[in-house]
Amino acid sequence: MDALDILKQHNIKATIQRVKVLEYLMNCSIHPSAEDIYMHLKNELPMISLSSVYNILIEFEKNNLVNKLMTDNNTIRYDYTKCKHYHIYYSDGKIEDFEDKELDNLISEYFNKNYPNIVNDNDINVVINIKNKKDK
Amino acid sequence: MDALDILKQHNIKATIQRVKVLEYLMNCSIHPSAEDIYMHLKNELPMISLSSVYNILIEFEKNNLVNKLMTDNNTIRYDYTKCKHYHIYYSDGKIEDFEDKELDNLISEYFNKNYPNIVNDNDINVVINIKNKKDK
DNA sequence: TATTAAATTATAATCATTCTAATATAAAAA
DNA sequence: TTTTTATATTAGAATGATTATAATTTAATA
Repeated sequence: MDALDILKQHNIKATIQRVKVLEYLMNCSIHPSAEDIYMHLKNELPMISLSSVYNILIEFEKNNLVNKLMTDNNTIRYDYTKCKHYHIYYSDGKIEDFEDKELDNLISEYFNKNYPNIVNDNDINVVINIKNKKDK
Repeated sequence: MDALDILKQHNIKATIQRVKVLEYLMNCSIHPSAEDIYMHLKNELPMISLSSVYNILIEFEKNNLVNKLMTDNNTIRYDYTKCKHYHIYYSDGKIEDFEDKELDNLISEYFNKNYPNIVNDNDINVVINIKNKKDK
């Protein structure tokens, strides 16, 4: 499904800015910051403003189209919400998707058995932090 | 071991500010922000400055005495590094420790089996997010 | 007690994010 | 198609957490 359809499906008014932001989020893999998105889109959409990018991301988050990823250096990164996945955070700032159905199941089963009714699957996240060689 | 000994053991000059910050981190369970720590200590240590709290926390982090916890509302919370544990983040801002040796082992074994030499145990974190009833 | 390197402090600066109010626009109505 | 209207975008100001600066103070050693 393309960006335009996704917006319609969520009853989000389809402005060119929103379509472009969503397309970028769907197609890039860098887990961009608001600034990253702004810089990338300025080429093809020179009128876009940083405020709009922020506004759009807030709207997308309300609709569960994106997930905020909090980072050590106080900038928020955005993750397009596709199927269940985790993240690897590298000390140099890179963020990678990490998908592992077997791990999902292992953890789901463990929590269902040991903490039933307290948490559900989507509440639980696995975060992997890796130090790049050069960083201390 | 008390705060003073811990500082000495890490070769960190034992100032009254550092001792008090460390004691508070060791004894409170709220996972305070820098501001929280500053507000709490002002009573018994009126001369302390917010800058010092920040400086001290940076120093503690370098020495692995504390862990930064990144939150949704862009404030950093601090966690005293005791034995391996995870965190439950509530939507109202509360952060709770979550300790479960069986879960540690389950995850360790899984990663050692499936991703040997790529990640080690301390790289892996489990994050639990829970929405309080009142929050949307 | 004197020395000195390091820590603390008040304040200024930074920077990501949010707010504001004016303008523009998508989508529904006429 | 044109008009209408609620909503979105925009530029710029404001906010707020954190970091940097430079002067002063202090812990620990000699």
